[in-house]
Amino acid sequence: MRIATWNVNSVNARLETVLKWFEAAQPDVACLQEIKCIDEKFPNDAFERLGYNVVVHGQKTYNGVALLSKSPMEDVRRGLPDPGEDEQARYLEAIISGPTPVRVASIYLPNGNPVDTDKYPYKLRWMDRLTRHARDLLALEEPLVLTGDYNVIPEARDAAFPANWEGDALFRPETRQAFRALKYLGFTDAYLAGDGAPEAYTFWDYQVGAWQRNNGIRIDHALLSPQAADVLSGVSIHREVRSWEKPSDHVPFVIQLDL
DNA sequence: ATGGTAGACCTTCTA
Repeated sequence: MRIATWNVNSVNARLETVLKWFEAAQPDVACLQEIKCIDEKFPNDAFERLGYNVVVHGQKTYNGVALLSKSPMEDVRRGLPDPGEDEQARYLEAIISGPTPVRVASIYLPNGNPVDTDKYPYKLRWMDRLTRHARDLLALEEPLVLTGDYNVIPEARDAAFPANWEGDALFRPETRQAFRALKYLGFTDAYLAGDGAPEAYTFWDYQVGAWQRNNGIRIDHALLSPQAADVLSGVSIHREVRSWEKPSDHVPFVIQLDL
């Protein structure tokens, strides 16, 4: 089973490109982020024609996440527990049915910039809520994949020019510490387990020729429970998609589980 | 050098 994550930066503005990739890559499950539309404006028909079931947690203008799966989905959760005043659509979880069910979450973790505004504490609180929920899910001892745009550069090796990111919300010590706190609950970083080659970025900014200079960062991740890590058989970053016409600033990241 | 690009949507916010 191949499970993909992709921040598409507007599913409707990018639909032609997104469908082109789906037809070529044929993921069994896909987690999309930044769909930038409400549920009613998600292009369900286009994905259903490709054989996918569709679950959407959308929002007007900003954010929004979706799950696409060739097999039916159950136990859908929209949003993290303890939302409080949080109305941003950044978390969507479901069980992918099959001989061995796997629980998959599509995550769009807050960016957090600028760090001297309430956006940064919001990011850290959101990470804390994710970590508490992840702890509960791990206790179920089932195959679990938490994947998406984490907006976290875990280590200096995950940026082409790490010095450029000093002080940025994606690379601040508190951010990296919070990511480690999540991971060290017992997760495996699928990319590091499956390949681990440096200069394996998933995001290149639209600005100042970041793609042309390979000024990238690795911020799209898949964290696996032990039951998922045991069956991990491959990972791939679809880097070439960044060179297509009208690209997202992120590229798809795909993991393969032998389920 | 505080720039540059992209998307939603209505003038500016987010990334």
